[in-house]
Amino acid sequence: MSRFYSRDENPSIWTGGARDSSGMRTRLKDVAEALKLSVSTVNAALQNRPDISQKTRERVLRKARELGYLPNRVARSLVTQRTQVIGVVVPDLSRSFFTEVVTGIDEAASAAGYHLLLCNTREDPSREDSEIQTLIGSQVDGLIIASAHAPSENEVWRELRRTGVPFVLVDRFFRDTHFVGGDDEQIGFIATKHLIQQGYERIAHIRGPNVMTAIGRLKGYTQALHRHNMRVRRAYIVEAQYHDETGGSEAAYKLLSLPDSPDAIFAASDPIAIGALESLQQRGLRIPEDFGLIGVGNVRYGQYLSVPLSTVDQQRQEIGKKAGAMLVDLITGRANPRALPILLEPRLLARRSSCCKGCVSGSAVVSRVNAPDHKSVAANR
Amino acid sequence: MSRFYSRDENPSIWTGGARDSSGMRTRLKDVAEALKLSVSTVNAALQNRPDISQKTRERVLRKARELGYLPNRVARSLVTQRTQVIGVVVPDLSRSFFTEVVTGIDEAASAAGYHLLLCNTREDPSREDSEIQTLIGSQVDGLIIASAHAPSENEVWRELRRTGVPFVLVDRFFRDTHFVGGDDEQIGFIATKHLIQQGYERIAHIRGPNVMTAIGRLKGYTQALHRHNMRVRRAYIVEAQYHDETGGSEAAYKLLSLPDSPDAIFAASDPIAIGALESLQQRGLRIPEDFGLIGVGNVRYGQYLSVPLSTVDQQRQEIGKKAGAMLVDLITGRANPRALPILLEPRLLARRSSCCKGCVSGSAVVSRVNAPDHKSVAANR
DNA sequence: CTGTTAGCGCGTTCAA
DNA sequence: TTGAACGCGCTAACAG
Repeated sequence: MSRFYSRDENPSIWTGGARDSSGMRTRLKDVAEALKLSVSTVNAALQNRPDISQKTRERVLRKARELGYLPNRVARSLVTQRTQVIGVVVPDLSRSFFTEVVTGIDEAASAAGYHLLLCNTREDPSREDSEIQTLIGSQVDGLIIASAHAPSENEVWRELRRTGVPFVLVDRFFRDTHFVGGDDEQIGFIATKHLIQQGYERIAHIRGPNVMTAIGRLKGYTQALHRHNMRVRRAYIVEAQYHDETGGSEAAYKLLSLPDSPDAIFAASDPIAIGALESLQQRGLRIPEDFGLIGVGNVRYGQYLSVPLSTVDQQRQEIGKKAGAMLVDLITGRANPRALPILLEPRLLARRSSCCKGCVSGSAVVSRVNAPDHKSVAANR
Repeated sequence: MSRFYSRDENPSIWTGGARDSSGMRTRLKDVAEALKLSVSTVNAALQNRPDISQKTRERVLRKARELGYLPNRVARSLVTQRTQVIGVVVPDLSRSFFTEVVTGIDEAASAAGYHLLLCNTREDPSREDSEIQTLIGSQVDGLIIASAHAPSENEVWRELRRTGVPFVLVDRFFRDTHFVGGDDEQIGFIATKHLIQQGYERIAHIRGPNVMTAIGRLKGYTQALHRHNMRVRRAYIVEAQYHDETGGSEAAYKLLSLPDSPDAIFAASDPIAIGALESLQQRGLRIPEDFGLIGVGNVRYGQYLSVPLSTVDQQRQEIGKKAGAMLVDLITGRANPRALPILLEPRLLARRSSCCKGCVSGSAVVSRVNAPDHKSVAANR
C-alpha cells in the first residue's frame, strides 16, 4: 500500500491528503479519455495545429473548457526548456526607487508574455547570492538584478556566466554586463549647475554611500563647480544613506555648523533632501531666499512638501521598462549580446526649494523648468 | 536527423541554438556519471538522507559543487507537486499600499521558503482573471489576491475553488474567503471621532469609490457622528479616487463652495487629503485653526508636508505579513480551513493638520497621539 | 548502502 | 488525420 502510486491507479491519495487538499486538476490525458482520443491529438488540437480536423478541434476545445483544463506550465517548461519567467532581484522592495523599477520591468515583461519571480534580498549580500542561485535553479529565462553589493567575481557571478542565463543589471553597473540606469554624472551636473544658475555661491553636496551611483553624482557635482570656476571644498561634501531622512538631517546640520557654511545643498536623493529641509527650517533659514536645495528621484508628494522640492527625475519607471525590454530581446536573441550600458537622460524639475531668482527666467535645461505645478509632475510619472 | 534527440545523444542541439544560448547545465546524471554512481544515490546524498555513507556523501557534495550543480526546480516540482511559489495579484504595483503589502507578503513567504510570482493587472478585471488562470496553471502553491473588482461568481473564481488552490484575499473582502485587511469601520470611526474631539463641528467626508473599504470607512464616519449626536449631511459626502490628489482637490473645492461649508474633512486616503490640502490653502484657510484635516494610509513624507498630515495608519505591511503567514499555514495544512477574516487594528497618528486644541491634552486613542515628530512615524514603519 | 525502475504532464517525432 | 513511444530532470519505492 505504500508504493508510489500513479495518479491513475489510485486517485484518492491525490485528492484526500491533508497537506494537499487540491481538487482534481484536469490533464490532457483526462480530456483525451473523455473524448476517446489520444493525448497527442488533444494537444495538437489545443495548439491549433493545422493537421487536425475542424470537427475534432471543436470537440476538444469544448471538452477542455467543460473540464476546466489548464495547461500545466511546469510540465511544459520541463520539455520546452523555457519558463516564460524572469527573475527579479531587489535589495529593498519598500523603497520607491525599486518599486517603480519593478513596475517598469513588469510592463515590458508582461507585454512579451513573461512573468516576474520576485526576490527581496533586504540588502543582504549572502541572501542575494543564494536567491540568484535559486532563480537559476528555477530555470528562469532571464534575470534582472538591482544588486545590493558590487558583483565581485564570486561563485554566483561565475555561475551566472557559466549557465549563460541572460541578465541585466540595474542601478549598479559592473563591467561587461548589460546595464540600464540613470546617468548619474549628468544628474549631479544638472543639479549643481541649476543651483549655480540660481545664484547660489557656496554649494555643498550630501552624497550617497560608496556605490557607483553616488560616485557618479559626486563627479557631476565637482565637474559643474569646476566648469563655473568654483572650488570644491572637502568640508562641503558629507555622506548619508539614500533612503534615510534622519541621515540627511544630520548631514545638513553638520554643514550648517561649518565656519563658512554653504548657502545651498545638492542632496543625492530626495529623502536626504527632505531630511535636510528639516534642519534648514529649524535653523530658521528661509528657502529659497537664504538657502537653495535640490534632491534626486522625484518622489511622490515632493511638490506638496512644506517647501516644494526641486529634484532631478532619473526616470525610474523607464529604467525598469528599458531593462525589461532589453532582457526580453536578449532572451529571444534579438538583442546584441555585446554588453553596452544604457543611460537614461535625467530631467530637472525646478520647484520652489531652489528658485531663488533665475527660475522664471529659465535655467532652461528642460522646457518645463519654470512650472512647479501639477502638470510638471504629471508629465513625469 | 530531425528526430527528437535526447540531450545525451546529441548535446550540440542544446548548446548551439540561437535563441537558447544557455551553456550546459549540470544535472544529477552528470554528477552521477562523473562519479560512476547512480542518479538516485547522488540524489539521496544531496538530500542528506541517512542511508548514505559519509564517504559517498562527501564525494558527491564535492563533485556537485565542482560541476556547479543546481537542482532543477521545474523537474522537482513536476514530481513533488509543489513549487514553493506563491502567486500575488495586485491591481497597481506603483501604489504604495500595494508595494507595502507585497513587501509584507514577501517577508512572511520567504521566511517559510516560498517565492513570489507577481502579477500586476493594471486595474483590468479581464487581465486579472487571465492572470489567475496562468498562475493556477503554473502550479503555484497558493495565491494572494488584491482584487481590482468584486470577485463575482465567474468562471475564474469557480476555477479557484474547484482546483482547491488555497488563496487569501487582501483589501477586498468577499464572503466565505480568507481575508486580511484593515478594519475600515474602525478607521472611519477613529478619524472622525478624533476630529470631533478636536472641536471641529461640521465634518465632511471625501469617500473612496464604491468598494468595500470605502463603504466601511463611510460607515465608521456616520457612526462616529451619530455617537456624538451630530447629523450626517448628504452634501458633506463627496467622492474621489483613492490615489488621486487632483480628485481630492476638486472634492474639497466642492465642499468649500457649499452654503454652509464644513470646517473639517476626513479624507478616505492620504493622497485625497493631500489634494484637499491644496484647495484649502488656496482658499486661504489656516490649518488647523480654521480647518481640520485627516487622511488614511500614513504615506511616507506625510509629516513633511506643508502641514504635517494627520492620518490613520492601517498597518499595510502587517496586512501583507499576516496574509502571507495565513496562506503558508493554509498550504501546509496548519491553518483552519474555515474562512475567517482578519482585521487589523488601525492606529491614529495625530499630526498638525488636525490638532486644533485638544491635541496635546490628548484625544488619546493611541498614546503617541501627541507626538507629531520623528519618533511617532519611525515607530510605525 | 546502492542501483533499478517507474512516473510526474506535456511536446515532438514518426509510423499507421 | 490520429496514435504510440520517448524524453525533459527529478523523486520515491523497492530489490539487491
